[in-house]
Amino acid sequence: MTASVPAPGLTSAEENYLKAVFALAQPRIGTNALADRVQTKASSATDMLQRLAEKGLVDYERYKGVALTDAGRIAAAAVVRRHRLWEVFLAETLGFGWNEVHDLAEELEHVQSPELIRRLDRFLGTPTHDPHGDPIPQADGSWPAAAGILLDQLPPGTAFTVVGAADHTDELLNYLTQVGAVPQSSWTLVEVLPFDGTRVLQDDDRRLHLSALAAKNMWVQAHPQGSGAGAQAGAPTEDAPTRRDLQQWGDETPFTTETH
Amino acid sequence: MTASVPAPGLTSAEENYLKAVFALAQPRIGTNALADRVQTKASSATDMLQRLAEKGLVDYERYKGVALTDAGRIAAAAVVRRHRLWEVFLAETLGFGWNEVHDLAEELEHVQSPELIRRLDRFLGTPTHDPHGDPIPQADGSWPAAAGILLDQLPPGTAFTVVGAADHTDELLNYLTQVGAVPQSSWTLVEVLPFDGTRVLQDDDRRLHLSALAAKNMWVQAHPQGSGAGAQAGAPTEDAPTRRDLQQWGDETPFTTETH
DNA sequence: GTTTGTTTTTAGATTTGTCTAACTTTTATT
DNA sequence: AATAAAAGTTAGACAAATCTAAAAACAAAC
Repeated sequence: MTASVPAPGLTSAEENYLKAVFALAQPRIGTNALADRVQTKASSATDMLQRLAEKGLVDYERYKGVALTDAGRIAAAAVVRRHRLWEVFLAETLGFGWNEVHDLAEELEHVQSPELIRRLDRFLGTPTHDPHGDPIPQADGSWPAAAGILLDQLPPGTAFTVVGAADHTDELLNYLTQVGAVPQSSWTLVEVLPFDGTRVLQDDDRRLHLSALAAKNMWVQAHPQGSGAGAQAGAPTEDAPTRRDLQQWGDETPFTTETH
Repeated sequence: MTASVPAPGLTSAEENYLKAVFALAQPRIGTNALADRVQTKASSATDMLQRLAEKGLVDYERYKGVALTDAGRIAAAAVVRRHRLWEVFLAETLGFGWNEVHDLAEELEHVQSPELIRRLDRFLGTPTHDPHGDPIPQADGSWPAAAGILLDQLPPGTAFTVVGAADHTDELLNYLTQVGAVPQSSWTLVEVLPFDGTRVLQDDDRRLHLSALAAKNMWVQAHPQGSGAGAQAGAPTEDAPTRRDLQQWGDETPFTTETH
């Protein structure tokens, strides 16, 4: 029987390990993979896992890897919630780019105060997804569905809004930022080149070629108007759905495993 | 010759000690007083002082107490700046009371990112004082003058706005919050009772008695209109000066030494 | 089913920040 | 000035989190 205590005082390090286990365990994760994720050595991970096991947050067995307990899953989700709310704050309130928010949120997430998070959430309008399109665990413990579909799966001729990226590496985010394919920006998928699957996008005044790999890692939200008829150079889409209004695509899209 | 390096990586503990020395040293402070302030024991303070001395941030001499070096003063001011900006954020943006912001800011202030502070400052409108009326060191290193004068020194019949408190204890802040004498609230000083110096304040619809001691610890900003003629139950002072607009009282007011 | 190789764990050391207990220096008192 | 009290320092220990190096367990190949 696992103690269902919500784990009162977790250190920053403990929270980081917990988050990493949460992100990678499906259902179990090895010591080395975990150590890699939190940027330490396997020996350090072993130590920490034993401590987390004593606190009832992970189910750890020597040489067999670890999984989260129910209590651990709850604690980890709380950390992810704090992290992603701060990311929204940094991007929307302070104007940081989606490629800049992660590291800062990594520090802010460890500030301990449920009331602070409650108020931050309310101030931000109870967002459901962070700037990368990842779902934000809600105060009641529920998880919003995916923010959209992958550009990959969008039929040509469709207008859409960028709502996130499935890959969080600097390489992709910096690239997309540079070419202007950032969250909230609207485009039309003009065509998919048969040769290598390159996506040709059209903005008001710009045309953009994206590789199939990039397209496979971009969360987009198709615009509601009737399927076909791709408007080549449409007017500014003032009435485009904002990132936070829409989240009804869940089923056919893979659930994000990245847990920054 | 002191190394003028801006001290790259300071730990949270180091920053806290530095802030404490900054707050209390005039010009020197003893080990015990410092230990009290940072909630540790004298032996811990001694250890830390020796480390800060090695980094060139304090001028420490065995058995003689410590003072800040120039480099230490700069580093401490940066911490105070971060702390007070976060306090403004917590109060103005998230709606926390002035009696709740200190402890949270204490955690947030250690997040390391000059860019974050730059953007936060801009978002808040480059405030000059925190919710307690304490001056916020500016990006250029300058210190705004005091936010107002002490209620103590206000002539009877004057209308004013509360802009802070010189004493930051929970006892005073909670009391003032309970009776509604909070930052931004406007009152008229009706009279000073000759017996014990009690201040009688008048709001739109409330009359309030404050002790001489409380009055001595409240920063207020007199309203501009001609000196005498105290309006007993004036209309809501929509055009009252906001806390952040005014800071031209400097000379005759004691400089705040509290450095939360 | 040994042997090789990878993964994981243990053992021992290090750093930061703290503590208690004992000792030293300074200050104040008579 | 001698002595008592206060203030400050050192020594030794501890907890958290990490590391390196060496040993143990597991997996897989021949």
